Amino acid sequence: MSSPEISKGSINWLQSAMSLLANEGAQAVNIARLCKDIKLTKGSFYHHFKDFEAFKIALLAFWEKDFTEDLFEKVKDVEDPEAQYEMLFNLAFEKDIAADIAMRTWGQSDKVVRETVQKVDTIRLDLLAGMYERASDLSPESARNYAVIDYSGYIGFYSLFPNAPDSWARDLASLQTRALLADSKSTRGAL
Amino acid sequence: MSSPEISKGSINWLQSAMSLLANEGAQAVNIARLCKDIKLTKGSFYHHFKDFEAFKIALLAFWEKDFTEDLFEKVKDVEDPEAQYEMLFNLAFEKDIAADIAMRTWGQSDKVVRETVQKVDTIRLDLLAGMYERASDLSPESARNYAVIDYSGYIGFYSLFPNAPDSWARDLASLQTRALLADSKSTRGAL
DNA sequence: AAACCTCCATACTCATCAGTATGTATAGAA
DNA sequence: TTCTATACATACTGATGAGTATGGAGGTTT
Repeated sequence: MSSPEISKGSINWLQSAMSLLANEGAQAVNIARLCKDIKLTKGSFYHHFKDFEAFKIALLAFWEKDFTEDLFEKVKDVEDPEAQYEMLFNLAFEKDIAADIAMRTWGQSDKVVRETVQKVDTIRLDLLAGMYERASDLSPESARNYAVIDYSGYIGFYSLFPNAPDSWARDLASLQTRALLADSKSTRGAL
Repeated sequence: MSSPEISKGSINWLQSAMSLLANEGAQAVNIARLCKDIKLTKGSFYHHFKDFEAFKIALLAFWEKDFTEDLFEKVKDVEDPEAQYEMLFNLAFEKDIAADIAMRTWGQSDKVVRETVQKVDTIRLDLLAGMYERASDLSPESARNYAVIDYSGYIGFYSLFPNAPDSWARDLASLQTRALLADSKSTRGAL
C-alpha cells in the first residue's frame, strides 16, 4: 500500500517523464530525451535510478498514486452514490487524461506497465460498480456490467479523441450515464 | 479508393505482419522478426518493398480494406437500420479485434498509422451515426453523439479486456445498445 | 585539513534494427 | 544457347538508445 519513498532528487525526473508521456507518448520517454528536458546528463539519471526498469517502476508508482489513490481517498466517504459519482466525474476531468491514455498504450507493449494499468483499472471498476450497485439496487454482477460499460466508454472516448474539448466529453459522459442509469433502474440489469 | 495492387509475393509478408501485430503488438513488427517467421531474409523483403515505410503503407491499405471496406460493402444495402446494426455487430465479432486494437495503439506513436486509423474511425462513425439517425429519427448531431458513445464503448472495452470472451462482449454490447436506443427514443438525443 | 558522500559530467561500450551492396539460382524470352 | 527479370541470400554500414567506467565539484563529518 505505502508507495516507495520518492526522493527529492528523483521527483523532477518523474514529473518530467509524466509530461513527456502525456504530450508525446511512451516512445518519447527515454533517458536521453529526459536529460535534454531537465538539462542534466545520464550520470545524474543513473545516480538516482539503478536502470531504466527501476525508473519505470518508480514512475508507475507515481502515476498510480496520483491517478487513483489520491482520487479514491477523496470520494470514499461520500455516502450518496449519485453524489459520489458526480464528484468522481468532476475529479476525473481535472486530471490530465492524456497521461492516463498514454500509460495504457504503453501497457500494450510492456508487461510491467500492463500489470499496473490492470491493477488501476480493477480499483476503479470496483469503485464504479459499488456506486451502481447502491444507486440502482443491483446485484454485484449486474452492477459490474454497467461499470464496465461506463468505464469502457470513458477509455474508448479519449483513445479515439485525445484532443476532444472537455465540454464535449462531459456532455457525452452524462448522456451515457443517464442512459445506463435509466436502463439499470428499469431492467435491474437483466441481459 | 482503389487499393494499390497487392502482388502475390507481398501477401505473405502482409499477412504475417497482421498476425504479429495482433499477437504481439506493433513493436514486434520489424523486418528481422518477419524474416524469421516466414523463413526468408532481408534480401527478399527489400525486393518486395522499397523500405519499411512503404511496407507500413501497404499494410495499412491491407488492414483498411479488410477491416472496413469489405465490411461496409456487406451491410450497405440493408435498409432497416436495426437489422443493419445487428449485421454489422455480428460481422465485427468475426474479425480479429486484437489487430484492430494493436493498429490503434501503433497510431499513438506513428503519424501515418494514426491518419489511417482516424480515417477508418470516421468511416465507421458515419455509418453508425446514419443507423442511429434512421432508427430513432434523430438529428444528425444527436445521432452522432450516440454513435460516438457506442463506438467508444466498443474500442474501450477491447482496450481494457483484450482477452475477453466474445460472449461477454456481446452481452455488454447489446446491453449498451438497448440503453442507448431507449434513451435516444425517449429523449430524442437531448443533452 | 583530511576523508567522505552526494550529485552530476564525459566518454566510452554494446545491442538492436533499418538500410545497402553485392552476389547467386532459376525460369522464361530472344 | 544466351539474355534478362524475378526472387532470394549474405555480409556489411550507420543510427539510436541503454548501460558502464571514471572522475570532478561542493558540502559535511571527524
